Amino acid sequence: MTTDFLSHLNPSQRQAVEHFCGPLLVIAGAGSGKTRALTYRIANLVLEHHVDPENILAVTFTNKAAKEMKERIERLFAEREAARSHDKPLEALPGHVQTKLRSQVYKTITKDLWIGTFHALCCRILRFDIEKFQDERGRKWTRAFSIFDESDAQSLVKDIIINQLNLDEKKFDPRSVRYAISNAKNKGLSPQEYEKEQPNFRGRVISNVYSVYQDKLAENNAIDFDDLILIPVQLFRQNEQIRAYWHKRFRHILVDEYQDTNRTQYDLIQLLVTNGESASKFEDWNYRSVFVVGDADQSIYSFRMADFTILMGFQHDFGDGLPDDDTRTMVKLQENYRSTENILQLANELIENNTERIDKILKPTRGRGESTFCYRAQDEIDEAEFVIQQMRRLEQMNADLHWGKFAILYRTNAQSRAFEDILVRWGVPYKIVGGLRFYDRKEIKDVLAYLRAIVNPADTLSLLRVINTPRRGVGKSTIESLQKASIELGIPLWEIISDETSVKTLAGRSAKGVSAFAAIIEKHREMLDSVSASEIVQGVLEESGYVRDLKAQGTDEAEDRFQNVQELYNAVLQYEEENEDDKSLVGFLANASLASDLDDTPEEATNVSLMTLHSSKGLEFPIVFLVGLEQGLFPSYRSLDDPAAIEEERRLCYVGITRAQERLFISHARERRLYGNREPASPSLFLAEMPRELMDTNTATSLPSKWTKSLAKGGSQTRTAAPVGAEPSDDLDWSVGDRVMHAQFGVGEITNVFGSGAKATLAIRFDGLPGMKRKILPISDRALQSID
DNA sequence: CACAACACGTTTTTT
DNA sequence: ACGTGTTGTG
Repeated sequence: MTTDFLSHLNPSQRQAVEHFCGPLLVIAGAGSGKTRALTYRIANLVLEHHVDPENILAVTFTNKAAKEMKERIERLFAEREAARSHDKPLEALPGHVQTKLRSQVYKTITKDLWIGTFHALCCRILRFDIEKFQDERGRKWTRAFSIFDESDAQSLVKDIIINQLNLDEKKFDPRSVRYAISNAKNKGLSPQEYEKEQPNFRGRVISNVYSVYQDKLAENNAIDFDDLILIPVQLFRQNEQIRAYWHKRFRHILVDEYQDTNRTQYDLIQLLVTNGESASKFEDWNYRSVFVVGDADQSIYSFRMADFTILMGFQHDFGDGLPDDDTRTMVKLQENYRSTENILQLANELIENNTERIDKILKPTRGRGESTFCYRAQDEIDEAEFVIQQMRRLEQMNADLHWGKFAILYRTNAQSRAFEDILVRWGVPYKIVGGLRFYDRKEIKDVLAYLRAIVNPADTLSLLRVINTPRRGVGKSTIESLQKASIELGIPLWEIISDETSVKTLAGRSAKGVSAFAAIIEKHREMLDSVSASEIVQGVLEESGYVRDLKAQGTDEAEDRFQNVQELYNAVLQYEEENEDDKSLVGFLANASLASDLDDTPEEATNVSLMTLHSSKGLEFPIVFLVGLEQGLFPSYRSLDDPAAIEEERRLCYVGITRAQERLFISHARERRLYGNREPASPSLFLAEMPRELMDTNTATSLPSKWTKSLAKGGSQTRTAAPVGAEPSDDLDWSVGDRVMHAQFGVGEITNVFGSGAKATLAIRFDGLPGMKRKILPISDRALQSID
């Protein structure tokens, strides 16, 4: 039986899955079946090595990935169980038997596996142990802690800068200060340590804001997303018993998307694995493993402190550090099951231009496929028109294609506009993936604030958010006098609000409203231990008057909000169904704070997907349009002067290309509307790095006949390309195809011209440089001369 | 205390 | 261009 299920794997996958104890780094290329490796490995640990599911910890970065992993493991076990007890494949069994098998698998195996995001897992640990923690300044929290989201954190920092420390908002922009604090936390630095690292005025001030920020969090019995990881790390460092408990518990640790870990997350994993010993000295690998899966080439989140050098350092930290061919602690999954050979070759060649990476190529397992088509558009409207014509043409030509199989990927959200307009015009159904999140909506945050205030009396921020929502006649001045009393007496705001006499003396005419509000919170707080989450939510929605108020407004917008509140109630019900053992409001709130979004509705699977390249990671589509490949847009202008940033943009491009299964279209425009005005645009550096022979284009550098032929069927909407002579060559000394001589690099040919005028840059392929490598040089480079 | 005019910034985003 | 957040007025 066991051998049978391992036969679904290729040799390297099998090597990864069968690895039992010790460290292992799995370099998993795009589309190489890494989720398969992860899930089969967990199954193998349980079935073959009889590991207790309780001893397995699997960490992911998104809830979606965690959910998918859980489902696939459950199915794996259910399939095996079906074959064993019924001698049939799972799908061949009647529905109720399948359900029974699944619930049996859940009860005996998957329920005890810890599979989740770093944040969800740490949240679980903290619900056990946070009361045993005290930070370096003696701050403490209780298990009823609130989790402040990014906007809560933002407004807290802003309040500190303006009201507490009276700093100049211009000099200390709350957003960048908040970013600095978050970065400090992600590196595991306390305010004091941060100050040591930034020994200047700005560093001192930020350290101060950071310290007051932590005071405020503690006052509110709240922590932010960064603390969710950082506090367990600090707790494990200061408390040997707690550390030893979790170290003993999680004997087999798996980490997905390891290239996305930051320093603190790495520290957490290391503490759990080695029980605090240094990683390279740790030797007690009996019945213990750490198994990390990642791909440095898909690291696209350094702007939020992800550090792919952690992945590159795994061999040194935990592994044997031997060369790739001899090592027993690294496996590369390079067979790609997703894309055609043409697409893979393009991706491989592009990423070769990066210097910081682990050598790896994606090996094709499918046919050669069709060439990638690169379209040069006049502007963003023309680009959108090209995309829709191609989609319409392909959809008509192929019976098995429907709109759900197309994706349009762009660098910035603003680019979606032109595509949305045209999709609406042609009546093509589409969905925007990502974008505004459900739990970020005002009405949802309002309701959650009620719930948080009920669970956590110290959560003053939430209390203030809804004390006058809906209107209860509690105005700014009333709130101010209540807050002032709270500060002067040194007691939480809730103590004031819930005390009738205090309210009467402080709130004057508003006293009635304040007391009514306090009564609602109090009443539901008393119900916490005896009543399920949904009942409390229902009670709050009715008695707070929130729903009544929305309905009274009678606008379309209010109706929308009401629908969303209804959705939230549904989410509570769904939570209760999925968490039979913990139907509490506390459980739901943790879940809601850490959830990015509600699940897609299934009908949307038939829509064209529009999303940023970042959102596309982990997804795949038969047909992909990679749009806006223009210098300054993609790569972004913020990365142009930083080689490391350019490499990250290149990885982003690599991610985009490797989303495509069958066909890839790339496009760029000659001019584009940006912040209201038209701006000229030049082709992206990445286009110059893509091999010509793998692409068809509508530009004169390749055969135009090919292009006209392939578009002819699509109708007359597409414009003809301007002849190449119309390049802005009149104000340039150089144009594509010119032979040049460079003092340092020798003879070469110009392959691309970026920008125009004095600040233009040239891409030159020098004959003397190995591997068709190009150099990007400023047009002002004196060492460059023309040769004919 | 509410609404309207105005200034501002604008890569990517999960938890 | 456009949405957000802050200021000013009735």
